[in-house]
Amino acid sequence: MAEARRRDAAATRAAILASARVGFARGGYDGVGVREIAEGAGVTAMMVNRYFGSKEQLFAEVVAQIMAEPTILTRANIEAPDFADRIAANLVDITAGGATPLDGFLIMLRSSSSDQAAEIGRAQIEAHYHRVLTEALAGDLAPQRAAIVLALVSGIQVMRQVLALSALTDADPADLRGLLEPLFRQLVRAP
Amino acid sequence: MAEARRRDAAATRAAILASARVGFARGGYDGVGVREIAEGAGVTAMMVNRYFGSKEQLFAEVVAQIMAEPTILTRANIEAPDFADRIAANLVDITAGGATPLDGFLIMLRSSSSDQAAEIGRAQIEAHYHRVLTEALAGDLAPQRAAIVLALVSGIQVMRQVLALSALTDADPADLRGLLEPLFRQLVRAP
DNA sequence: TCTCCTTGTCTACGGTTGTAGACTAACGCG
DNA sequence: CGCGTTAGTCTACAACCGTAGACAAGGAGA
Repeated sequence: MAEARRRDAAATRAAILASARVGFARGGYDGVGVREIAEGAGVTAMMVNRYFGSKEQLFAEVVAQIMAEPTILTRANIEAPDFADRIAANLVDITAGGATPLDGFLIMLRSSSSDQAAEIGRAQIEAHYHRVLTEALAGDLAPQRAAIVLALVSGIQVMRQVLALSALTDADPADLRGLLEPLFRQLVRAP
Repeated sequence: MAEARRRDAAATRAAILASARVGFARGGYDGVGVREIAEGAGVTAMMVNRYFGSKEQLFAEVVAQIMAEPTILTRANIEAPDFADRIAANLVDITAGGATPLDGFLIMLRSSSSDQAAEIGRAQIEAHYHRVLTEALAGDLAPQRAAIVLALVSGIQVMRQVLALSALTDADPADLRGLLEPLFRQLVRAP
């Protein structure tokens, strides 16, 4: 951040968006102020409102951007025969699979305390994550199985990144994959 | 709240604690102010600091109180042969099992945005939930299996109570138990 | 070179936050 | 009955929040 950029609207807008994403991911909607976001982008707080109207609209744009990024929960991935392996690997090594991890979850969890922010992402999670997963899983109780898959994914992420449980952060990735794969395999298969 | 109570230190303290618990559970550490907490207890904001020193110490006390309550994660429950059934039932019907649900999780997740609050509950979760579960599970990779159990439990709770995923809130409890039980059974059994 | 639109900053506002000190009123005890 | 301790309130402060308007400076076209 804070490069020597002057009078470049597109770059400034992008810088604000990037700084906001970092800030919201760390502290949620209420955990970061517009002044801090602006400082991270090398501009003044007023620029945030100039470019995005308000903090709330900026948050909505950040969430929409994150949700639109490719995740492990794509149709092709889900329907692949080794989906359980892939998602387990992605959880253990969040950079695996060439997909952004489900950052949307963390931001939403951390922002769920503010009513304005909660509803913004709730619909997005349901639309982008749960719906596509439900359709791909098919079979009996597909919505419920999809929800449990999401619960497991978000739960692991929370334990690793929010609570930093050493049992997960310091464990042998192969061991973790060995524990997670059977769980996902069971959920992918219709009962 | 707001009963006709006057000059009763113990009752006032308890009322503040109860109001704080409700507030923190709904909005997390930053989601509720001391004035709002005090109003819920029928007193002035200053009483919070008088009785608890600061908002942060009040939060610590609330978290400690919640963590000390009996949950489904007791040694007796975990070592019972039907632990998987019990925890699945407890997740589906959070009043089942005569145990307070893991409210501590929700409060911590919603409060994880504030640094001060995060560390307070992190240690408590590790001590009260993860440690006892690890000891009871025994066998290979017990800490990892315990962490995944916690991840699943917290994930389900998040999906139900924070994101209010209709697939979980409106589903037939028997169906959910049928999906969850095999997962927990697999985790309880040492690999 | 002059001009005008865009990009950015500065100052400031009303509101809310957690906290502090001074003050009032009720209760128990002699 | 009087008095000291204690539960409680009131006012206020300093800091921060999101937002607004006025103003300065850069850059491109005439």
